[in-house]
Amino acid sequence: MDQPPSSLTSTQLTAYFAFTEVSSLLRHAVEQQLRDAGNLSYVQFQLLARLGDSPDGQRRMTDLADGVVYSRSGLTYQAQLLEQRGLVTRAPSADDERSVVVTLTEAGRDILATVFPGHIEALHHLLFATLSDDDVDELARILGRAAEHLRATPPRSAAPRRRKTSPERAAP
Amino acid sequence: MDQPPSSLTSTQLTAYFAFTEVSSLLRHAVEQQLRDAGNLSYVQFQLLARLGDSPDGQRRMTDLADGVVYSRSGLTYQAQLLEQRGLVTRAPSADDERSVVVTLTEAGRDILATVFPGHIEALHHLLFATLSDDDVDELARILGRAAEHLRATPPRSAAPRRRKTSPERAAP
DNA sequence: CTTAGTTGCTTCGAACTCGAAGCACATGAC
DNA sequence: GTCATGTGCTTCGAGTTCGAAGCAACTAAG
Repeated sequence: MDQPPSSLTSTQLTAYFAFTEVSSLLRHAVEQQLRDAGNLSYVQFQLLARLGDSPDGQRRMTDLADGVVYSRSGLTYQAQLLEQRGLVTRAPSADDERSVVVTLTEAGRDILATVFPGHIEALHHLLFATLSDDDVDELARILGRAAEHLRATPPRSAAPRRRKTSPERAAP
Repeated sequence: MDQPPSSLTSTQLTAYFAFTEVSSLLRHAVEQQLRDAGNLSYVQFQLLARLGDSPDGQRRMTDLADGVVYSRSGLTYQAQLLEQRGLVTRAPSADDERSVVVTLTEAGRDILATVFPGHIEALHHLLFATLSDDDVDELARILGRAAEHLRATPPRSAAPRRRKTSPERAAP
């Protein structure tokens, strides 16, 4: 293996701190814009956006939760709120009675359409304004790789729920 | 100014999504490590780390809050928890009776020392394992610039607390 | 078919977070 | 000095978050 990494290089530290700082500040700013523009929390926006991304505007709860890195119970709560506001509907899946399929409503699409331009603009102002095209390329490349790695890396030593039968199974 | 940015390039979108995903996943993973290693939340660790960074192990509440992009009231709460655990002390500042100076205790330093190696290692595994030195350089450079920009950019149209002396209200 | 184990979601309780309001000290104008 | 205002922090209430436990439906094994 590599040498035991008991410390980080100065550049790595810089990168890490910058990352966390950008993450926090960007999130705060975006959150405020979403609140102002459509009275949506960041999570709610992410959920709606993810639904809007789907060709039929539908997703299962679990897929939504995984997509936004969110707890199941937290998603249940937010889905209730969105349903109360009429932005989504929830119904058991036909295939699997356990599953709940969340569907974007017209009102949901409207809100999304209302909020999106401001969201884009905020991103421009806050993040991309100071970055060159090359920078963005680099970011996309580097973070894309990191994301892929993180997705593949089990959260910790123990997986939350494991198959027990077959020794190995290809990802569904 | 520029043309109104009503959309993002495909690469920008990729970069943004990758960024948010890395941010979420990394944070979750790190949070778990900190919880396991020292029963610390991410915020608590950040606060202790920030105190540890200070030459005398002291910081004012407000500076701490700003440093970690956190609400004042939230910081009061966390500082209480840390104080109860004996990891920090709080005392009014001599200079300014309003200020509260938070000081890292020996126990606080111990916890930091306990948790740090695992934290570093987690970062290696999760983030830096797949990145080349050049990648890290690029990240540090790009995100450093972005962070600087974000720090300088007012959160949104309104500043939290405005001077009132000047007759004109600042532009909304 | 029956049983056991798995998976999808919700409920519940506890913990955390924020903003608004409040309190106390500080600072400047007069 | 007094008064008005700004600043640092805490308290309070409401809303949000999570994990554990619980329920219902699917699936595999016998």
